[in-house]
Amino acid sequence: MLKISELAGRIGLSAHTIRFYEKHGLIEASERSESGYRLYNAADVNRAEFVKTARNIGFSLEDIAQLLSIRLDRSSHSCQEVTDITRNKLHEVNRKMAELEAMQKVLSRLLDNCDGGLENATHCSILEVLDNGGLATTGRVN
Amino acid sequence: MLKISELAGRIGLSAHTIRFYEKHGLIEASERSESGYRLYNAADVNRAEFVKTARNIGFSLEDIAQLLSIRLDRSSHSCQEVTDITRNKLHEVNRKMAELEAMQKVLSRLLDNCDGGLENATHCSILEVLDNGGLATTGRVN
DNA sequence: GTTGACCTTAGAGTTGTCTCTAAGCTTATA
DNA sequence: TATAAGCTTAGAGACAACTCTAAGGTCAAC
Ligand SMILES: [Zn+2]
Ligand SMILES: [Zn+2]
Ligand SMILES: [Zn+2]
Ligand SMILES: [Zn+2]
Repeated sequence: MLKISELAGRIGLSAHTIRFYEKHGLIEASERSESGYRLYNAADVNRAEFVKTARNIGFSLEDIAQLLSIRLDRSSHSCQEVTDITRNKLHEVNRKMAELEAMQKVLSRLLDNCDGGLENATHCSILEVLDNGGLATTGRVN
Repeated sequence: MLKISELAGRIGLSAHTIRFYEKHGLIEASERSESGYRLYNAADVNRAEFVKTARNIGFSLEDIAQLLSIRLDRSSHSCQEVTDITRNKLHEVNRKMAELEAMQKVLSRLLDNCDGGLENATHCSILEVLDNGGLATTGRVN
């Protein structure tokens, strides 16, 4: 039976975070000591590790709550439910990647066009682009 | 001279958001009507458009505040200051992209390994991975 | 028997970017 | 002149995922 900071050290989360996860139903201590300390048994530790792994992958706490409820009673849930959660997450990741890629392109082009020198910014091409509503889609750099 | 909702319609932000930006020093109305309505002149509109363009690109409001202070007095700032802000943003974007790419890979591999069928999740490979601390780095899919 | 590390709780604060509400004044239209 | 649309303010609320605080109880070591 581990105390909270032992669990924390083991899975790499702070005790604060573990209590926070408990409040949100993700982690639980199946026992308490006489003085009220949380005590985690092997199953609790496994569950906490599941949560940590899922969080590392990038699942939201709400996703994790759903995955846990499936894990708790695998036989009354389908693989499809699991893949739905996973696929939704993948789509979300893909959307964000597309956004970031667009930003990356624009930022790179802005940097290509400004020398970044110490002279004053009176004719800075980056400021000009921002003043003119963005990169022209016609006309290209280089 | 535009009123706030006219400016809002013109640049594609809500009046709420414009007031919020004003509170944070990004947009300003250089005049007020007798009754206290905000009135935006051409320079105010240009500034608001600058803000909108920068936000579209993905700059944070704090970045934009810095860019604005350079824009306000270009001759006492250097191109380098502008490229520093831009480069920092690009690095941040690159970091986030790398994180998302890692997530993308893991999620894709999880989906490759589970058929997503309607049978029950007793032996679901995704849950197994989460139970076992993540994808093994040795051993590969396919 | 006292220090100091660890535990408890409820609840507030953080970050960033809005988003909305309430209560009341102004302006335009019919 | 009545009604509706639009404007004002201060301030609250939303979201995710923590992060920390206060005020106090517990436990091991010296
Ligand atoms: Zn299956
Ligand atoms: Zn420049
Ligand atoms: Zn330059
Ligand atoms: Zn499965």
